[in-house]
Amino acid sequence: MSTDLPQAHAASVPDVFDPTCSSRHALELIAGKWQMLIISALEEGPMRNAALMRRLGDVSQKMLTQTLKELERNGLVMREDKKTVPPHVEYSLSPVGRSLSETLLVLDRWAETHFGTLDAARERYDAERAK
Amino acid sequence: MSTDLPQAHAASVPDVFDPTCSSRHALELIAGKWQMLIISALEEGPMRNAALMRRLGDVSQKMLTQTLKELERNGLVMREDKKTVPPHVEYSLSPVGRSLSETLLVLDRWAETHFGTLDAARERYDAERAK
DNA sequence: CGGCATCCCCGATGATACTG
DNA sequence: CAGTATCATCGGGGATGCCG
Repeated sequence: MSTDLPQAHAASVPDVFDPTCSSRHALELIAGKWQMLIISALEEGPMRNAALMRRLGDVSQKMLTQTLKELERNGLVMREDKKTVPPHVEYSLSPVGRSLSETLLVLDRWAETHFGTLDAARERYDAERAK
Repeated sequence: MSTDLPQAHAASVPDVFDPTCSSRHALELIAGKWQMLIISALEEGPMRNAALMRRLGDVSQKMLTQTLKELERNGLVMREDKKTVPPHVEYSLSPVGRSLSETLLVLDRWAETHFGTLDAARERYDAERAK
């Protein structure tokens, strides 16, 4: 489905390195501090606001709401308000969101696997500049 | 999946959801606006400062230098100063950096594949709130 | 050419308190 | 419980000029 949007006219091939390409925007959408974690968390199943806060550990209510709203806006996250009293809102991944979460889980595992190497490199780097 | 107990004494298992775990730090290192693009670009081979600027399209000299320095500090990027006149500095991926770039390329491809879906969802979302 | 220093703006992030 | 409002802060990021 080739949308004839007013992109660059030679943008027949999507390229994240093209600043005018929407794919760049898509990448920046998940490039924040909480986006990847939220999506990874929701991969475990639908979650409520409080559950997400607990899962992420140190996210503020404001940032959680704000990021969720932006993810919902771009169709990655679905929000279901059960309209009960007290409120009950459930967040879950959309199909597109799920297609993304698979890759992000790989990223998570990369971080959990290699963080030691990074820590060591950082210490070495800092030590060399301290003297 | 131990979702029933907190990871108090189970700190032996790296978890990006644990704010005190270094893996979280590793994830945040690449969560910026330029990190993923820079690493993806360097996956194509060693590059000089000017070449990177051209490849990324709209990064400022300041942010490029700053991000490269942080990536080098954490051992993802290697910097080779040929110490010639005029200067010639080449950046390349370290082995760990290369292990990361593989996943990031998948992410790039995801963005290039699904950005249309995101654009459509965003338009729909905004239209619904405009009226 | 690569990159550091400086000034400056603004958005991202966050702590706190309040509301339906 | 979920979300908003407010205020304060921090750092991203651009512009410019200087240096080895």
